[in-house]
Amino acid sequence: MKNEDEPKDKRLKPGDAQKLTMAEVAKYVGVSAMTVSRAFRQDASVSEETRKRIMEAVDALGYVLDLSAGSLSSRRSGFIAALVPSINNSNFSDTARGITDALQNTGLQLLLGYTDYSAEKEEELIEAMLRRRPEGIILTGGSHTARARRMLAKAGIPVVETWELPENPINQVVGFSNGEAMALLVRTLAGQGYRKFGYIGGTTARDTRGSQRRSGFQKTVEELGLGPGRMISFGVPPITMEQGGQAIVSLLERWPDTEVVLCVSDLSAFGAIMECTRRGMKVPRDIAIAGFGDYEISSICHPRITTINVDCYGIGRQAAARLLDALHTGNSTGDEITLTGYKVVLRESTDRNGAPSA
Amino acid sequence: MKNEDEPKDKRLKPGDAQKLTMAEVAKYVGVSAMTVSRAFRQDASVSEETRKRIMEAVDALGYVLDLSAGSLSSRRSGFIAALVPSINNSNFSDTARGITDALQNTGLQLLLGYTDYSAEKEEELIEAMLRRRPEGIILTGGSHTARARRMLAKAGIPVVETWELPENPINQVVGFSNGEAMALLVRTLAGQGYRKFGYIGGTTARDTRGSQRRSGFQKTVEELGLGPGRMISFGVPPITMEQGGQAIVSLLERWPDTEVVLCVSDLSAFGAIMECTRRGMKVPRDIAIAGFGDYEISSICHPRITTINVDCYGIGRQAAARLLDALHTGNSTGDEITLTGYKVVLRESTDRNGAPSA
DNA sequence: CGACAGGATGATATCGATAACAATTTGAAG
DNA sequence: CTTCAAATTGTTATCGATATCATCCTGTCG
Repeated sequence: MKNEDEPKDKRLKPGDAQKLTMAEVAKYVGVSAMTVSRAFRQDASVSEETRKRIMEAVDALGYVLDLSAGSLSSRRSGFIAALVPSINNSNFSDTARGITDALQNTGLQLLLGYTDYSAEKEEELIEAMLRRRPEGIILTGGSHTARARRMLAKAGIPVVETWELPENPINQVVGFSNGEAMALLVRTLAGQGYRKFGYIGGTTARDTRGSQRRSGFQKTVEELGLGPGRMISFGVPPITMEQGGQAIVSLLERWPDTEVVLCVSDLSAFGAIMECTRRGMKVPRDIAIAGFGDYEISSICHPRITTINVDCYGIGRQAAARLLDALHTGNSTGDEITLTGYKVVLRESTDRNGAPSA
Repeated sequence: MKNEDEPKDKRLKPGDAQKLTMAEVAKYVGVSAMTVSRAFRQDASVSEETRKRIMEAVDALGYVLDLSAGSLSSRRSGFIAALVPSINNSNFSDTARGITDALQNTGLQLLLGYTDYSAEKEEELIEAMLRRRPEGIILTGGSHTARARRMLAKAGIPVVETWELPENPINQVVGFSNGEAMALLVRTLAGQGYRKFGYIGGTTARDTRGSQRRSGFQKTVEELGLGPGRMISFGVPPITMEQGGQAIVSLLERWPDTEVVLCVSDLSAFGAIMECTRRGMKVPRDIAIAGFGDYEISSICHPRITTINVDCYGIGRQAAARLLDALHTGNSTGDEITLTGYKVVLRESTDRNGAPSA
């Protein structure tokens, strides 16, 4: 018989912690292990009285269920994986929170990874995740390596791509067109009379959403007959606040008469605005600046930043909801596309009447 | 005997995806399952030639290792758990990144959870995590429910508490004294001649680090003979940028002659500064404002914000390093305290000479 | 030439729960 | 008093990998 007390030896080997098993709880209560197992789930048929006795024993002994054993047997790992480009970006962490909230009371847990905007890192993470047999997986964007696609196809679990509308969706999609959203912003500002448009974004195509916004900008500026846009590329995505400040300096050196500058995100827009302020330029009097993403900062800072509001949290909730649907109906081949909303939020940083609150 | 082919039926049940097992790979190659298992690990003794054949087969068949089975057998789950108050706060996501980076090439994965600054939610998460048998756990702060403490003690895995110096450490600690750090900031500013100190923080004690900063402020202001501090409590932690703006309004209504205001975090300091700017007050000419945490925004915005720089990333790296040490030596009872650095960063928002860059 | 060390591989039991089915009990209806 | 359905509980096999020990093979050295 094992001794119930802590061993004298305080040394700890990875394996020997928490030796308590379900069978020992069962013996303690005087039932079978199967009954203990049932007591842990609400659906199972165990008499209230037995369950109470078991739960008291669990408490007394300090037993903690071992899901890794259970998931092997039930073939249900009990979690879903989500990969986001950066954990340090409140847009994506809002999405993560949406997923977590949608998973409440489903018995599913979120396993989060971040790819640093790299498809190679994404591939590695997908493999690492699949080794733990998630019941579904949520990805950001539609750009994946060939091997990643193969692994996902083989895994046979529902996949949801988010935050954009991929050309070749793997499975389900919850997102919006970044190009269209940026185009809408261009059209709105053009409608206010702006003519000379500049754009600030990162240097590479790693950030596919950034690239889509950029081409949405360029295409629309040309469609409206406003000549080729004045584009500055600066820094490796994700472009920081500081890089936004440096980029606007380059842009204004090259095209001093620019009237309005659109930025790939609010963060770079904020950096740009602060740099202008620091150099004695007034926004929007001397130059108008807009962002993308409607981060908290944009409604707080001075001047407040015109931007595209994206339903980040909703993307997370809906992605998780689609996944739960697929798991519930057992249908993983429904290649549905769920469009999420976005809207232009006009604020002080592009106001035609100069600083309105001053 | 099982049928090797995919079923005709495209419907997907949780269990029947990815039917491929190690044994099937083994049969395909003409070796035993054990040899395949060895091929997946670098230490094991398998001839290079056999390993190569196995890996080719793995590629060809699209086999993905199943860690949940392996961890049951080896009694090593292969991950460590970390709980942070909020995923949406760049200080904590820097810590998470530090942990992830330190875990590179250790074969350990990070399982992240967030507690929303609630000890009850933390307790739930700890239980959820322990059910997956993490090899170690990293917590934020030293405030836990009694049951959480019991579960952790019973689990017999190394625990690292971070971001503060708990009075009753469970095991290891990696952090700093939030009270001392705030005290240092008060003393520094008092040394510059400031006399009438205000403070902005959240309303409840949920955020223990916030409470420690608050009492560090109060104690130091009194020690310096600067009378009781002017304290405004506003909003439930984590206090937002917007609440920072509202709080400064209350504070100035009540104590219009306040010279300098310290905020529980840079985010509320930023909100306060923007609100002042919007109301036509100049920072620091009319009032000086400082924050805590040295968020990216504080070195970018105008005026730049005086703050305490905390080694968030280093906290994560060191916490993970301590955990790896403990796992390696097998000693979980080393109740060591690792102090991490912090420093005052003086910037424009508290400059005695008014706006220096203008 | 025999013996033995050491590398490579295989066979079997096992990790700790759950699925599937069997057995038992209880209670209501006939 | 039987009978049968429903509720409750137990038994056994199993999930897919790995620990452990056994076996086989090769080459070297006295």
